[in-house]
Amino acid sequence: MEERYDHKKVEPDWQKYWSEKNLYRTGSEKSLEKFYCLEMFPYPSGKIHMGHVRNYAIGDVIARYKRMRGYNVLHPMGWDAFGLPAENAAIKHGVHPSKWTYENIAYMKGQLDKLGLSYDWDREVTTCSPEYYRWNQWFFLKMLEKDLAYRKSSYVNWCPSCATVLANEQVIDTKCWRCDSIVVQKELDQWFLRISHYAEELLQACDELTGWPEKVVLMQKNWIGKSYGVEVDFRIDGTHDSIRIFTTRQDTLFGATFLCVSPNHPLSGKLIADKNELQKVTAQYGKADEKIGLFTGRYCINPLNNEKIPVYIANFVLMEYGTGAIMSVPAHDQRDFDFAKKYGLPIRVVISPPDPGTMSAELSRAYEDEGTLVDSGQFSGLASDVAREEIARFIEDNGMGKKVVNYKLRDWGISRQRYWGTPIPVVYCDKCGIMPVPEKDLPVILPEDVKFTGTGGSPLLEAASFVHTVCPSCNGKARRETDTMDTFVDSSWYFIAYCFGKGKIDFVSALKTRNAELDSWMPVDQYIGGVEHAVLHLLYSRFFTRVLRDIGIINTSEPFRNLLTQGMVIKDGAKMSKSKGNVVDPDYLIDKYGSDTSRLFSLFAAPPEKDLDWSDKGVEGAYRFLNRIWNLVYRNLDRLKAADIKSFDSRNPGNISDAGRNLLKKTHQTVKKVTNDIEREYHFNTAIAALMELVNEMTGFEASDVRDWQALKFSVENTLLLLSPFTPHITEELWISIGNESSIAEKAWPSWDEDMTKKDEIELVIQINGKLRGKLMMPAGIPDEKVKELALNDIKTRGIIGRKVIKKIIVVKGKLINIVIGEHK
RNA sequence: GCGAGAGUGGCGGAACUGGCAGACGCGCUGGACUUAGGAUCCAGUGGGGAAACCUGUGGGGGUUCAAAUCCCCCCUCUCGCACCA
Repeated sequence: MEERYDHKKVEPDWQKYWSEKNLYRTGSEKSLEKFYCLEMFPYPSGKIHMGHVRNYAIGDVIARYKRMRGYNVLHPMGWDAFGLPAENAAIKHGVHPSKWTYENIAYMKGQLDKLGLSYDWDREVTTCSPEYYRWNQWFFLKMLEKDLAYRKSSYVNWCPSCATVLANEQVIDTKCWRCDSIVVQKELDQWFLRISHYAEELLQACDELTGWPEKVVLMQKNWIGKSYGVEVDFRIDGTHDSIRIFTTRQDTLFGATFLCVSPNHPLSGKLIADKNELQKVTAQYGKADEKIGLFTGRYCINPLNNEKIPVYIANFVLMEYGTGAIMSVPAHDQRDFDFAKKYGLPIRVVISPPDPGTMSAELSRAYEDEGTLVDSGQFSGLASDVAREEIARFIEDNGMGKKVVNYKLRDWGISRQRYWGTPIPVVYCDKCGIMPVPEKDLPVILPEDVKFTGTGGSPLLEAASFVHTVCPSCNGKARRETDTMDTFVDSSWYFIAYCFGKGKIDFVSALKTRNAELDSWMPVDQYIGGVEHAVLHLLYSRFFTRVLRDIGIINTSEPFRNLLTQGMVIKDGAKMSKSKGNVVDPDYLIDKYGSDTSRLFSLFAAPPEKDLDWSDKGVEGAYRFLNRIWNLVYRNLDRLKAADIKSFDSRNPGNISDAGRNLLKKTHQTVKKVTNDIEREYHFNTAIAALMELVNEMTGFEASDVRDWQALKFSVENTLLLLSPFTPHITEELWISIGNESSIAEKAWPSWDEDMTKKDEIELVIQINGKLRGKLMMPAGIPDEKVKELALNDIKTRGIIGRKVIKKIIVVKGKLINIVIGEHK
């Protein structure tokens, strides 16, 4: 009799149907408002994990919802296909990175299709294909032209035993991942992108990222790390040289009792004669655990008070930030305080706290807050913030230094001494020097025929036909750059690549004649991905978008209008991971319960931005729910099919049973709630809960006449429509089962009637002195006076009030009445 | 250390601008149907109490007719940054 819900039958059929009909191909209707929905593309590691399922389920609901709301939706997917694991696989298992990557892509694409995700595969990008990475190279050339790419010396992780450079993730506990040798730092010439050029703009624009989580915006701001201060020259006593320091606390200048210089500072070699001693400090450079200093025997003159203070070389002073030298004010900086204690240096208080009682004669720690200046010459008595201004001006006026703004943001080093990445399009000519590869010679193809040994550096170094080339300028012998680009370059513009029509990424012509597609699709309206990309990927993408804007390709500055950072998938109290052994395999889940159930559970168990606690029992609950709907429809299939609601007006159903009318109202209420929950922060969990309530209501509903059956059909249809973005397969199936035409994905999102969402009768809460004392049913919209009368006449209320005096009565419309009573009369 | 966020039943989580705490789901208890049930359906389910009622949103104080929600203090956990001068 009844047909049972069999996801294995339903899901593949509909996936085939969607694919054959090309249902999710991006439309070209210019009249519709656009919506660009994007999930962070995956690295093709082999198989998708539950984090992917969650991420893509969220994105798919949004994309499907927006389509039903009448938007022209762009919902693409691709592969972040360059990267280290492919190379590691080559070293360990002898499989070529290309083969490994493309096989993984094929498998994972199959998995995504099995999830029923509504992607426009026509626009798929794969970053390891020459058609894609040629644009990395092209952008690089453009940035060279604009002086946004440059070369400088920098340090890399080096394994002396394998004689190769290691990525940070290949350094395990300061040791090489392959041979356990201690990793050392080695200096190499590398390519950098000048993201610092955009530091100020990237910071300012943070305030416009209103559709981003505040947390992420804050992380970006902190990463850029702007600070205002001054640079001041301290003359080295007995010489004409001076050391320039940077400080943000010029109000404490009179409290400086020594000066610290970075071991990497150009002057440090001059300041200290003993190279061995200097080497000791240099070896500890940047080590957070221990602060060590070395007295140089030299003194500097504080220009503000002409005081002689000792100069130290200190391992904690970073050469990369500020000027590589600092003044030390132990009384007002904890780190300087600790250093002074360690080396027996004087501590001089120059800032007095607002409440001086908090400051004892013998300082136990530095006072770092604001206060009033003391012992600071003509500036004594000023508040710190005022003094900062005054002293900065004094320094500038007297040629002692200048006001400066500093950023923590460093330029982006993109050189990687690896094979599986985009070749950097540069050649080195003995005669002409560094020569960019001419645009017409792009792409510089990554050679396939190379050997992977894991030792002796990048395989590209051994690829003779790749390395040996001719200089584009003098035609003489030249050597190719063998470094490849950081894979973050690939992902910094892929969202723009999707905007080109099918298979036609072409920035050259987009530069010649503005490509309307790009400008019409950008920015991404909704971006969804893990919070682990809160800084790097998102910042690089913001940077690239601006570079492309300035080159003249797009008119967008901010790539992502709204950002949703979904939480992790947790099981047994920890993030799912192979090493913890707590992973749930999506293949298994889809096989056992189907993709609808998998999607439904991951959307129901927690709001998207929170961590999701995995529960096998919870999955079964989701599965049960789908079965309940299925059974509800099939149990009543003939009557539902027979019910004709073409001309049925749910707002005015005519002569209908109370139960039928209530079901219609509940349906309207649910349409409203689900719509609002999706619109408001994508709270899918409560939206699904509302649908469960409606299904429970329908299950308990007993239709007794034609109108009731119409009401039930109306309710079922709306449930299916509302549920279709979450569980697209089962809703398609049931939609046609009750006599409709496919596809439900192409139907309009239902609307509600406000009057139908209002209750006829309300349950009024009676509080006495703020405590719940009873409830009364009364018609909605009843006047306050009448509410008071009914409440006061309520037998129970009267009993409680008794002979006590009524002090006050508060009525909250449609909700409650609070009667405040006092003592006996 | 700095910055951000969160503490609600046995569990995941609800509660829009202060207005019935615990929606929905899981689990649990009882029942029905069954040869059987780990299927399905029905009922119950914060704690205490036979009940009236009392009590309850990390702890303590406050504002208010009314507080999970607002204010102050404290505790715990999670996540980011971590020598940035």
